[in-house]
Amino acid sequence: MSPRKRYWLMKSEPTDFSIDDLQRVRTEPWTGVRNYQARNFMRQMQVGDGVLFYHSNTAVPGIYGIAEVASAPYPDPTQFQKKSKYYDEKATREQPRWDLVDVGFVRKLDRGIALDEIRAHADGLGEEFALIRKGTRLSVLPVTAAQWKLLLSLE
DNA sequence: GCCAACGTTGGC
DNA sequence: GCCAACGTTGGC
Repeated sequence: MSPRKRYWLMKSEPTDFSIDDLQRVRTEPWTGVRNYQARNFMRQMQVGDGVLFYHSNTAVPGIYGIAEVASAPYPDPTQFQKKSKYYDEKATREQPRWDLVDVGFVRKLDRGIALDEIRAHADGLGEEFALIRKGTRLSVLPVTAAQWKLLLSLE
């Protein structure tokens, strides 16, 4: 028995990996998260959870696609790879530090939902929504069912 | 355990 | 490219 579907938002710099890249490869291991809070959220993920695909560090930051969690959490292989920029010398196979999930493509949004528009709905989303909370830079964050619905209604 | 220095994120 | 905000590291 699995708990009900949950929702998340995951950020990526489109120059690094965009929703178009995900559409091309269909599924992608979400490597490189090196923030404990973000990691802990990924550890809670279940296959089938909904994911809002967010482009950060770009001309118009915002949500550009829908994805889904496509695997259970497992250790991020890049933490063991000496040549990877994500290599972590303190991680061992016996005691990995960083976990990830595979993310699967669902669809691109007809129209991106810009951060500005998201901010304009702060009242409905709630003060605690990490995406628009001042000073929060989490790259993986939870989204409630109500927030998911509201955000996608802006499409 | 404190905190300064440093690195990173991400909007602008 | 700038820089504010935050997290991490490491000396003490």
